[in-house]
Amino acid sequence: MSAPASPPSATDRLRHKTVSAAVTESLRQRILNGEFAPGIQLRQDALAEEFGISRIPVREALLQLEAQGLVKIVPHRGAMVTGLSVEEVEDIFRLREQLEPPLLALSARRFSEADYRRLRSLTDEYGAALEAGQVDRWGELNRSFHLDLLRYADRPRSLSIVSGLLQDCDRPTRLQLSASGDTARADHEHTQIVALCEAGRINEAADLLQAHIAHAAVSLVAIYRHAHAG
Amino acid sequence: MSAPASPPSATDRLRHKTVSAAVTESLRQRILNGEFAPGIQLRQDALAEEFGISRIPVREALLQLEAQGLVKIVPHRGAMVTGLSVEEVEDIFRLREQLEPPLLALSARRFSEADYRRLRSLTDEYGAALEAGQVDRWGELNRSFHLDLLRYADRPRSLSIVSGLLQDCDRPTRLQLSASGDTARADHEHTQIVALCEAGRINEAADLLQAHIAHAAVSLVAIYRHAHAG
DNA sequence: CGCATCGTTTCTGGATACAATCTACCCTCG
DNA sequence: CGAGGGTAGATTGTATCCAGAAACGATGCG
Repeated sequence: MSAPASPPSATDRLRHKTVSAAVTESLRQRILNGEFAPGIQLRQDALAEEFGISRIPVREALLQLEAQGLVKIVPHRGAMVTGLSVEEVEDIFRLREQLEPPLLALSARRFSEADYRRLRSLTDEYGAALEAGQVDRWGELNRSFHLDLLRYADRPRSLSIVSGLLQDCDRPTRLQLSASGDTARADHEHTQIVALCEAGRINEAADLLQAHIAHAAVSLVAIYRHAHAG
Repeated sequence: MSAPASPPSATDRLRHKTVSAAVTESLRQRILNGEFAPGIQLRQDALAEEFGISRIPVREALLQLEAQGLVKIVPHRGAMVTGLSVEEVEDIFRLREQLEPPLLALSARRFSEADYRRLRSLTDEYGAALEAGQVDRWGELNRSFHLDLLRYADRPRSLSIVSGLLQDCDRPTRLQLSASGDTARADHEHTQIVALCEAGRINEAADLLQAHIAHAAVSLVAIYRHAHAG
């Protein structure tokens, strides 16, 4: 009866049937892209007019974004785009380090050949997006890759949490991608992780995944701290 | 029609800041209390009429509840109260076992005397609520206790996640409380954890916390599985 | 007798209109 | 000249109304 909690992006794409969902997705992208910077106030009327719709779907979209932690709504005062403090970013990466490797160990042994094909195709796209400088594609691809790695762990709640963590990594990481060139390593590590799984060296793959997240963390926190200092 | 006239807590709590928030809270309580069982459909019109308000605040409340995982909204079909599968419950408790003890280790050394007083008062209330059979008070108290234990861990995202896990434990655990008598142990363990922290034996406290969660898990999963079989 | 199709009904999604609340500016008073 | 209060404008919250999708039932056809 109760379906395993699938990551929000999966279900959202299927139901672009309502205006609400479409607005939610659009606003989400624009916040992640940095078009709406943290601290900015989102006014319902302006957004409604821009989309050519009424305020009702806008309000519902803002509510969903608040649930995802992207905006903060205070009654009678409107919605403000939230930002992540350095402490929150560090916490998010620590959680990923703690949660993802054990889940990979559970999931890896159940990969089929088709799964490996998909993972390799994701790393390929990933590399291509990097070269092309498509920063917005990157977040989506990285999230898909990591979630696909954990797909068969059979821990619905854990996956839902990791999915949320990955989404929140997206914004700060795009900052990193624009500023730093430390992304070739990430791409290489992704490829290596898949290879280790396919070779049956699952523990090594899990260890590398942890190191991979740790690498991203130190590199990103440094840049993030720098950006927040200025 | 099928709506049993008016439960006492229907319209009386409507003097929050916004009607939306009041309805959200009211519905949340009624779902956690089991008044709205998993699987049943919540119709906007009926709820709006029962509260004596329009459908708009009801819709927004349902959206927030969906974000909290308490209902599932399918476009053009309405909102259904969700239930937790046995797998999800097991996953939730495993996550708590994994997350809470390290956070306690971080938090415990920063407890002040006032914090210990508050924790002891919570365990006292906890025991009193158990004796009085106040199943609904229990969830709130248990959640407060566990979150207070972790309060100074300085991991904002981790705490937010644990808070969500504790809320989702609430419903299944109320089931356990009604069925089982294995709650005196929980109360004793709470007291012990506080005592160990106060004695500076923080690692032991963290270990006991993990065991405490594990105990609750096995006891609850057994009952939950039994209930779902019938 | 079974099945497909069409109409009716019911419910949700969205638009428009109105009320309540907050913010900012200005005026008055000390 | 500064502080406090009040009013006007802007913005959000809620109600009412309309449109469109899904569920149900009836009816006609194979």
